[in-house]
Amino acid sequence: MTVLEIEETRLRQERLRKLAQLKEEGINPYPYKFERTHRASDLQHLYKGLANDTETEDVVRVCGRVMNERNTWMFVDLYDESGKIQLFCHKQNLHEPDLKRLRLLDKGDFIGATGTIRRTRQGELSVKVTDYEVLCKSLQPLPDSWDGFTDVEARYRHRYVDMIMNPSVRETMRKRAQAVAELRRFMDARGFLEIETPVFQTEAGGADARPFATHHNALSLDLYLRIATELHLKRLIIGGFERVYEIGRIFRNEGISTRHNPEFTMLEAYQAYGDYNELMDMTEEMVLHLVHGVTEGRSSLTYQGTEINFARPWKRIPMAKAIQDVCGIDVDQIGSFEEAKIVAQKLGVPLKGEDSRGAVINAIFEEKVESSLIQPTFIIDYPVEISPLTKVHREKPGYVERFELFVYGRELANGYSELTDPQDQRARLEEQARKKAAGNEEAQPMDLDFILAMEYGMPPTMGIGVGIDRLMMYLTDSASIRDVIAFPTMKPIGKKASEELIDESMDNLEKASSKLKTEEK
RNA sequence: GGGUCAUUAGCUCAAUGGUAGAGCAGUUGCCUCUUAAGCAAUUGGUUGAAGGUUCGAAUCCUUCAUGGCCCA
Repeated sequence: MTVLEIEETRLRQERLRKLAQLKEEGINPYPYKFERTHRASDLQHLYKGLANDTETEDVVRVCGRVMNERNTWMFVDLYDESGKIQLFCHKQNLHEPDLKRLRLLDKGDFIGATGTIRRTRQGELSVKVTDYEVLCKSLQPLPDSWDGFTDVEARYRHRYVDMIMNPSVRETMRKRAQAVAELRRFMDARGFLEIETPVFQTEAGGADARPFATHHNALSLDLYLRIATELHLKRLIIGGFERVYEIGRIFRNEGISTRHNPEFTMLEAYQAYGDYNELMDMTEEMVLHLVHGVTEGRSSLTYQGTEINFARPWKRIPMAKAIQDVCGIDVDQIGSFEEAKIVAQKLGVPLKGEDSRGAVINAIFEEKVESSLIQPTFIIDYPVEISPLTKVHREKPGYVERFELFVYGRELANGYSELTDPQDQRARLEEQARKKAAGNEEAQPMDLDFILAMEYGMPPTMGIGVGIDRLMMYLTDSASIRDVIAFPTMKPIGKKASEELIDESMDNLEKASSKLKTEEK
């Protein structure tokens, strides 16, 4: 159903009728505030020891959303963020108009109630209501609470309903917020400074990905949304900060899957005077710290039924060795791009536009090895061709000092001994620009100001990017990245574009107002 | 991008070419009692959209839309 169709439903009309009735009785169904004395969980905790079928003189004021009602509003399940408290609305305790007015309430309404504390004969802690007020009249029926709200599409489209009906959704978002806060504390405690860098960029660099395009009207300027924060955070290192990071939204113009959302959150961190070996240590500490946070101090957690152990240290395997272990092939014997393609073909690895020897070797790795890396594993030392911002390996020619962290067969983080030689950097980006010109849409653009910045001098630096959404998937045992994003990207429904829907809505308004004018005459 | 499955009442689901149904929700009445849960009666549908086949389509065919899952 479109938004406009939903507005027409019978159940909504019924609620509108009740709303009008409330107004007629002089009640404001959308008042300004309510002074509460306790949250639901406060009361549950406070009166834990109160025996069944006993009551106190304590007067409390509670408020929240009505989620259920029994025996024609005699018993009401009221939920606030902390949990549930039952309201007991007995006719002996309510004034006649208030009693009657209970019938104007619906599940989903917000109400505030005043009364005394009683634990019922059946053992349910309740507020024996003497007085209540409507805090918000809800116009939409909530899904059936027994069968639940399970349609996946509807849940993502109307996430607010999902949150109302499925407490686990709120729990996941709460865990995410706490873990991100904890991550910031971790970084801050190590002397990192969080500095926000631009989302709008004239060239989107720092990663192999296609950007979103937008336009600045006043400047008459085409802009891209960032695909990484790397090039600006490095400028901060050049500028004299020794430890910087940013946890920010990244935009990549690619497909949607259980592991990809077009906008997602990434931590990037850069530390001067460190290399990728030190960075792996820090990464282990960081992730383990967050795992401890969600497991009450344990080092392992269960993800989708698989036990994953984050206890340090994690395996560190060179990419070439990882491929040799699985395929029995020594990629160091591959001398050229052409040879690499033949090896890939023999192994049955499908190629999709790989344009260098290193890219093909990486494709072999991704196809043959990646999915087997369930326990946290660093794959180290990547081909130079696919790592244009990384220092060449101090011992192994053709490789760079780079690692990727894999967990449950998926890439979780990417770390480097960052390239600091401006002439090498210029040559590498020129090579990228050639690939871009040859049609590789994910190749990185030349950023002359970045080269210029590097010519002023950049200390040895280690740098990492961590996919925060993917990390949260592990920490909350979520199967889809959409489960850890409050409002995941969705295609609009139906043939009608949103502009047409707005037009239609305006038409209806005009019809309604002209009808009103006619009636006035 | 490809494969595959799905889309029926507010929600969760039936109905295998022959009158579109159930439970819950809603409404009305009675009831002052409870933990899915009082009793009784009752309303509610352009079967995702558009075509086609057929005497007859929720059901078969085509196209489209949106989504799930798998693959890329």
